[in-house]
Amino acid sequence: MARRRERAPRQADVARLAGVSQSAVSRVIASDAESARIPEETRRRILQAVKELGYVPNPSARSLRKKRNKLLGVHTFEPVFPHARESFYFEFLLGIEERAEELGYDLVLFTSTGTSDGRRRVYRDGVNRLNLADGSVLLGALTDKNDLARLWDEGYPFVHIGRREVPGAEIPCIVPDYFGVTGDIVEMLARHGHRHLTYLHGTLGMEAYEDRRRGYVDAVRKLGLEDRSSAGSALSEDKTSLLASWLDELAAGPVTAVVAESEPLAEMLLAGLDARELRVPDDVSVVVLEAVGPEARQRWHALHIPRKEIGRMAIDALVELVDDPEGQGASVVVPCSIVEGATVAAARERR
Amino acid sequence: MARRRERAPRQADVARLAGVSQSAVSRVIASDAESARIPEETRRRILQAVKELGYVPNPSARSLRKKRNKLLGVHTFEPVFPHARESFYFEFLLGIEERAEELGYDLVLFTSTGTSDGRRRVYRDGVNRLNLADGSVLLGALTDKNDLARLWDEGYPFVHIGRREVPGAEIPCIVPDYFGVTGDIVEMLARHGHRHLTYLHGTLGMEAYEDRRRGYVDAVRKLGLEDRSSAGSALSEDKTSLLASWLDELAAGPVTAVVAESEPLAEMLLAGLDARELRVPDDVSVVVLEAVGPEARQRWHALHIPRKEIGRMAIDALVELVDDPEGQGASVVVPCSIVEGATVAAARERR
DNA sequence: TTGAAAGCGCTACCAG
DNA sequence: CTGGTAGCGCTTTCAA
Repeated sequence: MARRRERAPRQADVARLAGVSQSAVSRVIASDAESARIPEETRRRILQAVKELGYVPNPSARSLRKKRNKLLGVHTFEPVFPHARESFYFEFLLGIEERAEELGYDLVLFTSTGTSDGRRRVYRDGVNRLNLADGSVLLGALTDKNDLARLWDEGYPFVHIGRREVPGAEIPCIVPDYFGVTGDIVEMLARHGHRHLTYLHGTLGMEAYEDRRRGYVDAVRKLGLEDRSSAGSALSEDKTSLLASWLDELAAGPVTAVVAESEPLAEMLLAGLDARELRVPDDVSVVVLEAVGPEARQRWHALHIPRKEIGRMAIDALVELVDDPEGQGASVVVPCSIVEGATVAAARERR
Repeated sequence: MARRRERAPRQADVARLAGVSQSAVSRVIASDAESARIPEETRRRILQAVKELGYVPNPSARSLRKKRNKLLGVHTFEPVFPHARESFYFEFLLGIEERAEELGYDLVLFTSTGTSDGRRRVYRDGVNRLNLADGSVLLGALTDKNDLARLWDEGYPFVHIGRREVPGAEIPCIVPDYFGVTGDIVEMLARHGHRHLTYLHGTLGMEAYEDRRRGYVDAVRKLGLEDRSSAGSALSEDKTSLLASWLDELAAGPVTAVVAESEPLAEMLLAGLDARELRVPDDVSVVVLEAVGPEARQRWHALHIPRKEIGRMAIDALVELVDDPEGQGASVVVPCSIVEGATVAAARERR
């Protein structure tokens, strides 16, 4: 029976066995193929010794020297790792993993950074674990902007999925073209004859919400439509339903199409309309901006974010950043599309 | 606007700024809390400098010294990473990730090792990437036993999910108690009055299959039942259906219950029985040993593997191995259960 | 209590 | 073409 080795062999051991210097070993091991001008004979002797000893390079030592790991990090600001298959983020990860594999990188899931408060910080006891990887992809709704600023300040290569503005820093982001596609949605609605629209939102604040809102407002104006959105939120206090007043106004008014920020909101809308004997899409058309589950695909007219593709692009952008010492790392905007569901129909006069 | 730093600060920089020696810095930074006997004053000065410079320790250097990374690897022998949500392996990963996070470890997904032939090897050009992590969890049906042997031989800490026998090595495995639960299944069938059973399998060979098969055979014998399994495979040449001869024999014979190795096999069985006007479970009861999707839960009587729990246990076992220098790392057997579906009923005489 | 110094295993530079 | 050598940034004796 084989005996387990007590200590991993080092280049020095190989060198001794092969009767060459350690640096010769290094050159044979590390240099790309034939580029190292080493006589075939020496080369063979070294390789032979390597095999005999079962030598494998020590990655830590290597990266200490070369400052490269072939390791890319993934950090989510919420504790939603593979966890939630239904998660908004899952598909991004698929793309990330796929592309990383294609490019020969391994992935580090930074999961250790979880804190008790349900958020994840990059810095823990002042230690930035991310440094372990050559660069990282960050994502999550609860992005900590201080972390982002600090990371950027350190010159650590990273990209963020989703737009994040941090004063004094230029965060390279991979961002869905919310502005554009929301405009497309409004236009599509206009083509269906809708002239009076309203925008149903939860809490505004994040950049993504802003982009969508701007796209909506902009298109409505450009197309000469009428926006009947109310100023405040339509959500009830407990956030489980929509305000009766809001729904009543919708039921009474001229609005024939609603652009809903999220699926839950749209769901509440449906319930509210139902109670008022209004049907979707016959009486009111609905488009959802953030639908997640696969079963949502058939149901709602919705904004489709090419998540997997975005994950892939994040890796591409990151690798570029990692490879290019001086690169600035511009943000990239990714086009989105509209998926057809069963919630948009031609506008019809209501009484 | 903040300027990005060109070079990350090192302990030497901190030391200079604080007016102390580098080793003092190291002691303050690395030593667990108060254990380093350092005057409060000095300590504060150092911490102050750390903050000012935004110093963060370099993980590679650290692990080169300490030979510890707080990094655990995951290596799948097939290219099925988060990829397949429906994958048999997905749930294991959930548990692995969860437990690793709890223990403060980060995870490395070894995705870079993919080869063109669709298999993943641990060693690529003789380099063992796994060394990057303190230890690794391996899984996958296509386990390469040479890799396993070599890894074990090197003394690299790892555990394998699923039993794997390698001559000359004692691979620490986390294994579902297939033997036991298959016995339970047979017993359950017996309680329902079934006396004549058959075992429907694909290609035998892997350890898991053996265990299940043994559990079945053993229980059948113990309970005095009759096993009508045929010697060869019941699969047709193209593997998309069952052999007509096999099905005819089943339809004719006294067998009232089938233990099917996998869901696809059970599916084919259903089709074949249907064509012969036999109903499940009225005429024939069916239990599936390897059902994956969540929708399978309601449908089949099946063997349930607590995958997530196994993932967690794998991490526990691995960490133990990593922590204990001399540990042997025994295998652990995890109990499985039977989930009730709609495919088992009391045995009924057929004509 | 603190600092000097010796490496961890590797790569890369510079002589020969 | 090859070997010696100087570190990468950190931890850890060992003396002072």
